[in-house]
Amino acid sequence: MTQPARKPSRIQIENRQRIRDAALGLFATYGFRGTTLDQIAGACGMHKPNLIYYYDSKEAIHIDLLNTLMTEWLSPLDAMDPEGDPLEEILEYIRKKMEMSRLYPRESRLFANEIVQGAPRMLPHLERTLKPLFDQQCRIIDRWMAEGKLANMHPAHLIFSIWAVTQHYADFEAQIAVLLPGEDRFADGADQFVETMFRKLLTP
Amino acid sequence: MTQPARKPSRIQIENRQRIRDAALGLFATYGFRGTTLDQIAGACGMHKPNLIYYYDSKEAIHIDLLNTLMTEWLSPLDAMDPEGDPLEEILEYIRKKMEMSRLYPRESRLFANEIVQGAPRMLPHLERTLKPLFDQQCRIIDRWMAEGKLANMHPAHLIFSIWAVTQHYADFEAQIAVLLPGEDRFADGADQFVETMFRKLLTP
DNA sequence: CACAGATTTTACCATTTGGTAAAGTTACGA
DNA sequence: TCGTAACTTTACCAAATGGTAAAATCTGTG
Repeated sequence: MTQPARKPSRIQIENRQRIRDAALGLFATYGFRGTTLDQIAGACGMHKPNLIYYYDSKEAIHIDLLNTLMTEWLSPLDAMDPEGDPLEEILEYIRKKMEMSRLYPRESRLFANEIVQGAPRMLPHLERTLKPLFDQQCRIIDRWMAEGKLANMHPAHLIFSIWAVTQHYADFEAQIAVLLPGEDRFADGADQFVETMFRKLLTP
Repeated sequence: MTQPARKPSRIQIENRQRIRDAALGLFATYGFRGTTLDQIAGACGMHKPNLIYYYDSKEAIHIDLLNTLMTEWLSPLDAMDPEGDPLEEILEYIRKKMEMSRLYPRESRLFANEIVQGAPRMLPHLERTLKPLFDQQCRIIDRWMAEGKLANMHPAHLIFSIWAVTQHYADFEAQIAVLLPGEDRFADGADQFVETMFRKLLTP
């Protein structure tokens, strides 16, 4: 796809990483069309043609970021253990999602941008990778509910609500900063609120 | 700001509306920078200079949309009655928010785009208009909780969770369409799930 | 060290884009 | 119905943008 395709050199590995890091923040904030190659180049201290040396095009950078994101983003969902304690498994998943919003808000916003815009580059990925995993987790949750270990509800909407609430802290950070000024949005009350909320919801 | 400033003619009112309607869908999907004047012109069957005849610039269209949005968006929050039944007041607010996600997904995504990108054009608006209203509603909810009429929790995070869950159905529609294909996301289970969720959460 | 390949820089280029100038057309009140 | 102001269209333009060509420089290995 990009360049020689042989074993990447040390410099290649470093510079591709620098490019991705700079592009992540910019794409997350300004979107794909709203970000220019010059901006990315400036943010990582390179010249524009140098970016094209490492990535065939602006779109190639974006796609690389989305691909990386997709696997990282899904891993906590994958980690839910059907044999574990239902309530704890789901709460642990929620904690991981909150941690991701805290540690990786750029990734969250990159994803949000892509989905809000109709997922033009990610739809196939969502269908091939996310959908099967999602269905599988829904079945697990359904079984837990049938066994009376969780309150009864539509598992898909439960997952949506978890995503919505946890990602909101990263995606709408600008709004939250205005409404809860000064406070640390996470250390303060968010984690505790979210945990309490879903514990109460899920307890039969 | 824009044009003669006298009483707008019939044609002005109609054409400005056509422009706003076209621009709303495009800005919501592609973001401000990702939308071109030619696209807007094409979408409303006008020529590019004609847009500039009605709006001084692309940014003026965007700002007009955000201003309109801001007041419409906040009105349901404003409608919460301190003297009403607490649980019913909040649930009614949630129902209105769900209805807005169903009827006005473009507006929801326009707002989401703006906030995800750090609210560059809306920050003052958020501080002057949203913040006071938000604080006021938080105090009302706080009082309800102190009176034992609602379960105790952080009112700000409660409101965030309401926004997150309800707007998610509009903002992440592309993802939901993949995960719940065929079904009508709203008529089906969403409204009922959300209502049940918050009823359980809020009941003392 | 030498040198071949990898990397970086400078100078460009074609297209797109927001916006303007000005001529042409239409609507509407006197 | 006539004239003027409102509106629309055509032809442009300068800047920004994604990307290329090729010269210059650096790096690692024999």
